[in-house]
This record gives sequence, structure tokens and C-alpha cells, in this order.
Amino acid sequence: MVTIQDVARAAGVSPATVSRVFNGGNVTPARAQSVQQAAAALGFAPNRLARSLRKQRSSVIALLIPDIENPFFTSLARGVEDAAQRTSLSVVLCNSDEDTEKERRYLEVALGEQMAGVIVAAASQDETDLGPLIARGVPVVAVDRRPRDAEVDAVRLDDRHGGEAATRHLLRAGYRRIACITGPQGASTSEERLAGHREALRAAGPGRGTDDTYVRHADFRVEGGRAAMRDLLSLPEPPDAVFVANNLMTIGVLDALREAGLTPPGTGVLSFGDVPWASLVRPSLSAVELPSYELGRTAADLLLQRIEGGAAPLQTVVLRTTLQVRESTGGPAGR
Amino acid sequence: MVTIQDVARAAGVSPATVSRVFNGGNVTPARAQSVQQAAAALGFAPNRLARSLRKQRSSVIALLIPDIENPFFTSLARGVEDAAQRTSLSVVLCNSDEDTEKERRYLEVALGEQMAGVIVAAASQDETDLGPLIARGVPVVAVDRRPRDAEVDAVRLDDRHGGEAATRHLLRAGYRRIACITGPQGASTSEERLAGHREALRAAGPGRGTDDTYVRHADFRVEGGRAAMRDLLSLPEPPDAVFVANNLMTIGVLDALREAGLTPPGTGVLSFGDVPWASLVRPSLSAVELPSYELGRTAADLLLQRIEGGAAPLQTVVLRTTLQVRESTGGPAGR
DNA sequence: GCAAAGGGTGAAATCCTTTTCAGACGCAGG
DNA sequence: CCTGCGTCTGAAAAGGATTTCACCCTTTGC
Repeated sequence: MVTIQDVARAAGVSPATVSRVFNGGNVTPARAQSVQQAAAALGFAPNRLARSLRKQRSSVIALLIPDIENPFFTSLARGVEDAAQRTSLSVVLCNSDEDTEKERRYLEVALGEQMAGVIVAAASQDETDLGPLIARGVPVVAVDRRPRDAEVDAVRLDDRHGGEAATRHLLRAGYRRIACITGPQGASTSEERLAGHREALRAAGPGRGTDDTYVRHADFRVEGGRAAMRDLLSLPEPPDAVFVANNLMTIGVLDALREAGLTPPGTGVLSFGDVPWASLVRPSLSAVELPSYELGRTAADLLLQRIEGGAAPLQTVVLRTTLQVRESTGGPAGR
Repeated sequence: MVTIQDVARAAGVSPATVSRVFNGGNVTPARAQSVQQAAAALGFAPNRLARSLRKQRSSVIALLIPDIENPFFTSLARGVEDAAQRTSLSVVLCNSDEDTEKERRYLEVALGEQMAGVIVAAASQDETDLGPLIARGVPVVAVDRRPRDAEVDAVRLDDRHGGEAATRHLLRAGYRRIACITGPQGASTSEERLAGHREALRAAGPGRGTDDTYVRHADFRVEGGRAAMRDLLSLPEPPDAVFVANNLMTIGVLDALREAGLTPPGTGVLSFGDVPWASLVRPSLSAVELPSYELGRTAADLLLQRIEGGAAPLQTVVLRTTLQVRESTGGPAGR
């Protein structure tokens, strides 16, 4: 391995000078050039471990997401990348797979590798422990999901408002028995979206939105959505519409409906988050649109700001969701 | 930051002994226990930079993929992760976005961070330079796409055979003017799949499969597929079927067809790789099924083997694709 | 003409761990 | 009783960069 020493020797200078050439110290142009030449000739590439060890900070930031197969998160990842692109920091992506143990391992790596910062969409509200990172002063931004009690910057969606708008739309379209399939208990996004759903129901009439006959908790994945929908359809009085709290579960829901010989808008379906490759779905569905890319970009901007040393008070940025109405024919069958 | 020194002091031993406790050296049980306790009490987490620097190898492997928004690659990534899971190595994902410059940067990071190994689905057959990694003895496995002239282990699909099977299927179904939308020039997968397509045409009759009227090169993305299909449809005599060389482009193709008021199987569509969330597509499409997950797992197994020190001769593993016939109604309209 | 300021440079310390080396000790075999 | 071997331990070197410090040499300002 060719080291800074080798370059120094070849260029007839000290290692300190070589370092200055690469990091913008004061070096006379002539010397700088001969160092450049020597480095090029020897094929010198700085050892980033040594550099990071000395600087007590690496030039990598980690992005920790719970499901790499969900287009929402990959789009978010693109946003993070594009923001980081403009700096000298690299992004590495870690997929926790909604597994708190895997997540814990990745957080440990981030800490041990002295990463410059971490953006995390927490696998769990309670078990995700950002304490060690925060204690060591590593900048952390929570994105999408907020870990409880963590003193960190956060960027999230207006989940509650989005959920409310979704169910209100179904109500306006004339549906009467509106179910909600939300995510796992303990995820902030699950709870908030469900809360919005309940609020819309409550506003629609006294006594509504208080019982859980039509509420199901699933796992934010295709299979979970399918199972939950099957379960709802097996009720003596099945729902005539459903608000689904994420994109993947909606795919399962659509599949369960098809199985049962039902299709929107006969049964109303409103998804929180666009169904991936939505152009393929006929008839097209209304959905709450999520600014996933911007979520990532905003989180990255915030993180970069912190890394630069911004000691501003903690912020929470809430991005607006928008209801995208797409059904050609709205409302339940028979209307 | 609490270091191994602090633990040593607290436990009344030397740093060397603490290191031995954590890395399985010979230490008397009593001493070992007091070290464990001291470490726990102080919340000691080893500095992975220092460790890697000393060991000349980190415990991270990099997976470099060209498009994180393509479910084929995310599934591959899951395969890599699951294989690595069983070892003490962590996987970090890097998205090159089909951009050779970004890819170069990530390869530089992998080298500079002394990563234990690299799995790469190359953004380009020619510009992807694995030389420095190989020169320094870092194990590298090429997956899916093979960089030209690189002396590395490889795991890939039988692209040519898959392409041939696809077009042969369309021929058998009675289509006459079969187009091919393949990936960018210079990607090994593009070329091979196209070669298979041509071979099937040639086998069908003399003089066929030799001109490029119905061949388009696109970019493996939705938009590229859409544009290419529009272009094909604008021909004086448009094709009556198309073999599309990847999943995302197929989505664009289906969209372009819908625009033009066409649908399969009136116009035949055969995709290399399942259309994501295929359960949503009606009528369902035949496709060449790709073992994406196994591709990742196999590549990781191979890499891990190399990292362990296996000095076996270079291998290329070719995984079989299978034609999945799904159309309820086969063949062109009017048959 | 002199003092102060500041640019350019190299030696050496530093970051934190692993690993080598040598020494101390206990025990078995002769 | 001595030799030899294996286990356990700590001091110190090693890994490769950055950064501090001290020094020299020019300028600049008065």
C-alpha cells in the first residue's frame, strides 16, 4: 500500500506537506505540483481509516431505513443522496428490515465507524436507542418515524392530517362503513394516521370513530395488508371502504378484494402513499401523496447543517401531504 | 470517548488484555470477567476505525448497485444481506444511479475504507475500474453485469438464453413483427438479451433477426421504455409484439400501449424480469423470471468464501432464468 | 534599519486498537 | 533439581493519516 510517507519521500518533502497539499494548507505552488505528480505516479489514495481516526470523524453518513423493498423509502434515499452529492460526504444505506436487532447492529457500526451523521427511519418507537450516538455528539436526524423521547431533529409527514383527509374523502364520497388498516402498534406513523382516521369519523357523527370493529393493525407489508383485508371481508357486515395506512399494504388489499370479486370504487380504497407504479392500476386510485423524495432531501439538508456545526435549537419539520383525487367514478356502487 | 485504555485502567489490567478479552485470546476467567464488567460499566464500544486500521481490513462489505429504485436490485440486496447476516460482516449499500462518476467515488471509498470485500453490479462495462481494488487484493464479485476484462468472480443470469426463450415464446404465440427494447449499449446484460432475441428470430427463418428496424436501446428505466415504445408505435408498420429487456422499461411500455389504445395480448409484451407488484397487472403478463434474491445470496456466499481466504481459481456462476407463462389468452388479436 | 507579522516547512505527537515480543509463572518429564 | 513447554501478561511497536509546535525566512510597517 502506498502511503503518504512514500509520496513524501518521492517528492522530497515531509508527510506534513503532502497532507497540506491534499487538504488545502499553505504550500508553495512548485512544491505542491511535485507532490501532485509524485502522488499520481505512485497511485496514492489516502487511507480514509487513518484520516478518520485522526480527525475523529469519517466522511460517511448512514441512512437507516426499515424496508428497502418499499419504493417510499428508496425514493427517500434518492433525496438523501442527491443532497449529499453536493458535499464531499458519501451516503451508505442500511436496511434494518423492521428488525430492531439488525437496526441496533447498524447503529453500533455507525457509532464505531465514527460516521459524520445518521439519518434514521426508526424500526421501533421504543426500542430504537439513539442515546449512544447523541451522547457522543453525532448529529442524528429522525425521518418519517420519530423515536420516542429522543432529542433529535426530525422531518416527518403530517400523518394525522393526511389520515383525516383520506377518511373525510371517503365519507364525502358516500361510504358508510369505513375501515382502517394501519401499521404496527408502536410506530408513530401508524398511530397518527389512525388518529386522523378516527377524527374524521368522529366529526362525521356522534358515536362514530370510537370502536375498533373496523380497525386492523398490520405490518406495513403486502402480506399484512392482504391478511387484514381478508379478515375485514369476513365480518358479518364487511366495510364498504378502507383507508390503508401505507402503499404496500394497499397492494395486498387490492389483491384481497380481487379475490373476493370486489373492485374499487364499489369498495372504496384510499391509500396513504401512492401505490408503486400506480399507472398500472385500473381504475386508478385516489391516494394521499407523500413527498418522499423531499423528505429525504430535507433530512439530509438538516443533517449537513448540523455537521457543519450549526448549533441551532432542535427542529421538527413537518411536510405536507396532499390528497390526490383520481377516481373516474367516485362513490360506492348503487349510488 | 471511552477507550480500551479506560477499560484497562478500570479493570486493573493492560490494554492488551482487554483486547484479548474481546477478541478471544487467552485470559484467565477471573480477569476476563472483571474486564467485561468494567467495559459494561463504562459503556465501552470499540473504535472500529482504529481496529480496522490496525488489522488492515474493516468488517464491512460494500454492495454497489446501479438503481436502487429497481425492485430487482433491492431484492438482490436482500439476498446479499441475508447471507452476510450469518457472519460478523455488515453490508452497506451504495447506489450508483447508473452514473459512472458516482460509482467511481464509491469504489474509491470502498478502497480507502479498506472494506473487506465488494459486490458490484457495474454501471458500465468499460468505465467501471475495479483495477485498484483487485491490485490491493480486495475480494470483488461482479453480479448481474460483468465489467469487461476484469479478473473477478462473477454471478450472473443466462441472459442470452432468457432472451431467446422470450422471443421464441412470442413467435410460437403467432406474433410476426417482434420488436426488442433493450438496455444501454455497453451493458453486458443489454447485449446478451438482445443477442438471444436475434438468435430466436434467426432460427425462425432465413433473413430474420438481421436488421434493426425493430430494435431500440433505452436506459433500463420507465421513461426510456415508454419513449422507445412510442417510437416503435410510430413506425409505418408497427411491431405486433415486443420483448422488453427489463422490468421497469416494461412498465413504460405498457403505459405507452395504453396511450395508443392497445393492450396485451393484442400486442404481445414479454418482460425480462417480473413487472413489480405484478399481481396488479391485468391481464397478467408472461415474463422471464429472474432469481434476483439468489443472485445476491450466491454473490455474497462467493465473496465471503474469498474473504475467508479461499484461493480457489476464479469462478463464474450462471443462474438459470425461467419463462413463466401467464397469459390467459395467448396470441395476437384476430387469431 | 528594526520589529512585528505571517507564510512555509518538518519533527513529533496524536488518534485507538491489535499484535509482537519477551518475560514470568506453573507444571510435567527426565 | 533442572529443563522445557505452554499459558498468561504487559510494554511497546505498528498501522497511516492530521495537526501542533517551533523554527526559519520574507515581507510589511514605521
